[in-house]
Amino acid sequence: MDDSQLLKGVLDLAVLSVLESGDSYGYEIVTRLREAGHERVGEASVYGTLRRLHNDDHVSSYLEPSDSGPHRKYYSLTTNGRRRRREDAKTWERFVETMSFLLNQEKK
Amino acid sequence: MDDSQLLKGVLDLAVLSVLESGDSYGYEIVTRLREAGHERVGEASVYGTLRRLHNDDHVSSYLEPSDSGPHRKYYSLTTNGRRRRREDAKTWERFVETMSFLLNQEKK
DNA sequence: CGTGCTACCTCGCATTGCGAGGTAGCGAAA
DNA sequence: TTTCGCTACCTCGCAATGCGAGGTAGCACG
Repeated sequence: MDDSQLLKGVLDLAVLSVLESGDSYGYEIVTRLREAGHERVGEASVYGTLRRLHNDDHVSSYLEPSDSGPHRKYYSLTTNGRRRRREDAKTWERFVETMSFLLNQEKK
Repeated sequence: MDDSQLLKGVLDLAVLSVLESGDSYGYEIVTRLREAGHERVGEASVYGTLRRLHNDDHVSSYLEPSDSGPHRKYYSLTTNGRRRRREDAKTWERFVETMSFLLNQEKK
C-alpha cells in the first residue's frame, strides 16, 4: 500500500492542522509533515494543496522577507479554514473507526 | 472533506479485510462495507477493486449458483492477499498515528 | 565561483472512486 | 402475463489529487 494514496483526501486536513498551531509557509509545512511521520510527502503536493486551500478561502497569505534565503509566503487559517478543519477532523475520526471495525472482523 | 477521497488507497485494505472473515462476492462486500460505516461506497469502486486485486493475484475467484438471483462470483484471499492485508494494516496503523499526532498539534 | 541550503513555482502523468448506464435471473404482486 | 423490486454482474469515462521532474532565485561559505 502506498502512502501517497492514503494521503489523498487527508492532506488538506494535515496542512490545516499544521496551520492551527501558527502561520507557516510551504517549505516549513513540508518539513513539519515529514517530521510528524508523513516522510514521503512531496513538495508539489503541499504547494498544490495550499493553492487549493487559498482558492477556496480556507487560508490567506502574506509575504515576509527571510535572512536565510528568498522571501517566504506565509499562510494563515481563515475562519472558513478553521471550521473546515473541525469538520474534516470529525469526518476523519469516523472514518478511522469504520476501518477499525473492519480490520477486526477477522477475529470473529 | 469527501469520504470518497479518503477511501482512495484504503479500499483495497477494506475489501481484503472483509474477505479475511470468509469468501464473499461483490454485491455482498458492498453491503458489508456500507453496514460497517462506509455508507457511500459505490458498487463500481468495489468491482474495480476486485478486478485489480484479482489481476495482482491477491484474490482468486469461482462461480456459485444462487437461489435469489443470478450466479455469484465469489472471491477468496490468496496467500499473497493475506500477506498484503497484514502489511497494509500496519501501514494504515502507522498512518493513523501520524495523523493523530498532527491533529493534536493545536493544543501546544 | 561552485556548492548547498532555503524557498518558491509549473507541467503532466498515474491512480482510483464513482456516477451513469446496461444486462439478467428470480419471485411476488397486479 | 406483465410488471416490479431485489439480487448480481459488468463497462465507460470523468474528476480529483499526490508526485516526479524540472526550473528560478537568494544567501553564505569555502
